[in-house]
Amino acid sequence: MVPLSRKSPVPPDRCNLARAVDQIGDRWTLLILRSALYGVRRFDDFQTELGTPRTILSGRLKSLVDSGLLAKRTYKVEGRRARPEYVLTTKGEALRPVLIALNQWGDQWLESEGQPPISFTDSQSRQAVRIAFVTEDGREVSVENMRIVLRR
Amino acid sequence: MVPLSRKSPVPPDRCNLARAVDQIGDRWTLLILRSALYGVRRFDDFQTELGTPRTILSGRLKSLVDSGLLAKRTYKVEGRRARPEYVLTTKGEALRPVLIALNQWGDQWLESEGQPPISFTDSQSRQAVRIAFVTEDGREVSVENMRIVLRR
DNA sequence: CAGTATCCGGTCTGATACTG
DNA sequence: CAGTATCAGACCGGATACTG
Repeated sequence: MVPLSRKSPVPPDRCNLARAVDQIGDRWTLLILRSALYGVRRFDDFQTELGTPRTILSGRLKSLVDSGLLAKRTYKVEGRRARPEYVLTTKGEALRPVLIALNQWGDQWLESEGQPPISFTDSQSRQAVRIAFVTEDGREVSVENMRIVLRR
Repeated sequence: MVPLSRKSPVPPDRCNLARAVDQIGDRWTLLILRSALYGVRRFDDFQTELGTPRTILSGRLKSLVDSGLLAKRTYKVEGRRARPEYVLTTKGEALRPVLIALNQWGDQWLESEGQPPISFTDSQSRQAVRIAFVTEDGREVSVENMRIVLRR
């Protein structure tokens, strides 16, 4: 357990965690990203699946495009009318490990009946996959062995 | 890239990621958890550091206690008046990897001047630590090699 | 310190409807 | 489909103040 402290080692206004929270730490934003990571791309698909009020969804999608997490593109299938779609950028795709980690936390700590409905495996070994911290050369590090390094 | 799909493979109401978002996917809640993971425990310390309106902070702390992420305890130092404090439970502590992962995402994707103010290393090898997916026996799996497994 | 009370203006939620 | 418009009620954010 971290000892009691009066203040965090990094003040929120210079903390990239706090800044990340400012950018995506919002219920609808996170749910939209969840759907996007599962391949949902269109306005009405987000709306139907999440039940987001259309006004709010419109605003959130704009913010996500502004902050570079989604790209708004036009999707054209021959013989059909062009449609807008919202696709994850590299920056948005980079959140996948974060959301998978949160999913695993939910699997473990939110009581639910039966097995979790979804899990991840290695396509080669077919073993279950979990999130972990590793050194540069790929050795696993337990949370207890992690040290905070402050720059200043 | 995940292919276009009309719907997520798991509907939000049965998805542990969506349920986790319902529980902690809120700006203040996430910021409070950030501070808590850094050892902050007292009402006014949260309030000063985050600038949360006192009314809101009060409510959020109650929710966090209700959902089992924080425990409200009484902290007694001899010769001083007893004080309430909010300490992370095991369930709350289990969110540490999630928030570290989000911190690392912020380090990489939120432009900021200079080096990130904080980073993590292995206390043994002193190497930098990053988040990764591993199999049960600790071998790293790339995101491209991960397969979704649906139960039902 | 650790809250609760109150007030105000703004945003969100939810519902419904309209348009290209 | 993909939005925008509108409206009512709830909750939030920010400020200030009061209490044990």
